[in-house]
Amino acid sequence: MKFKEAKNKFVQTWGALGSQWGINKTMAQIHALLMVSAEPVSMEDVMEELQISRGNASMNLRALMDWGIVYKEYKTGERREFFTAEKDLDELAVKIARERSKREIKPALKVLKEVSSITANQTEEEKHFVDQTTKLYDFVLKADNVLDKITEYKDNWLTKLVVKFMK
Amino acid sequence: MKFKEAKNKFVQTWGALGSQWGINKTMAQIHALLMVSAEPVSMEDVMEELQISRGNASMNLRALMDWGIVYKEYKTGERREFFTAEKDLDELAVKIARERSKREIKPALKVLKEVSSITANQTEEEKHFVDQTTKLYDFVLKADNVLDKITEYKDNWLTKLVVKFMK
DNA sequence: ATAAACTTTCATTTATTTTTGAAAGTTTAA
DNA sequence: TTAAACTTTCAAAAATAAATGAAAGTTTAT
Repeated sequence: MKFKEAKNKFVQTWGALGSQWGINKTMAQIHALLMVSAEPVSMEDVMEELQISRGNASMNLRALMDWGIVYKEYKTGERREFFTAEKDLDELAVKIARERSKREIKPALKVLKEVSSITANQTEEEKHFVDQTTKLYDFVLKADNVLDKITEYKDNWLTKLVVKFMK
Repeated sequence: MKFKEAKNKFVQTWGALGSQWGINKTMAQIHALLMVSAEPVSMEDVMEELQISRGNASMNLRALMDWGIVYKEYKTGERREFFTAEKDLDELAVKIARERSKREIKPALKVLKEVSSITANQTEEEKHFVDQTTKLYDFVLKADNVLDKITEYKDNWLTKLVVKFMK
């Protein structure tokens, strides 16, 4: 396989993966492109390589920066902006985990707490509802706490997890 | 909050969450509904409660069964089919993790292996590509293995993880 | 101040995903 | 068998999400 072909395949695959994870295809593709680029990339280059419009590039780069996994860079003497992706994978995973916890898990926990707190009257139906949502709340809370703890390690958290867990 | 309201809120929230995870809204809503139902639920009831068409209900129930997190049940003397969700949360999480590993991680690993195996010629660009995709392959492989190990525990894997990790 | 170089915004268009509903298929009982 | 009770399928319609591109906005150099 030639380099260009490999690069394209990687970008496409990463993009397809993104859309199964609630991230839009272009956003994931841009991220893939930046991750395998040795040098910072301009918006013009992103548009060119992925064949997308200026607006699309701009909006998705912004979204990636909001996630904290893509950075703007300025080159001295250059007017335009360049972009690089977080390339450290431990760091990348930690940022994604934290962001998703904040955006999705925390709000879900709030709702679970609310709905599991209704006073169940005598019906089996209501008792089961309260029981099940309470279990769900406990489970998700525990999982979120584990995630917190794991990501606190930052460097090499995955390796540390392997070591701890395989014992 | 009244029971009906709480139930509805739960179903809606779970549905919204689903769509951020690449699962369609209705599928997640059906799952939510079944999870908090004490008794097996007929397709008619699913249609009625979620206000969806017969075709939609049928297709999404099928998809949930393909994931192995919803089961068909037959009541003696009843012609129609009833459905229940996996209610054990450890088991549910394990099934989801395994299915996603199979559907998403494994194929991605295959591609990563492929693209990281090109012979990089002298350019910095190509060397960086091979280096980065190799790191990615190693990382994802390690993560997938940890997931495997964790889900082997099945019962109480989360609790066991907490215990192991907090030490 | 002015203009060139560049980025962002957002109404509109385009593409993708989901839903519908009626026809076809299946199972069971008589 | 036949027909009633139920489920599945799938082409078409509807809903949703993403992309475009031109105008508006911003920054920098002169």
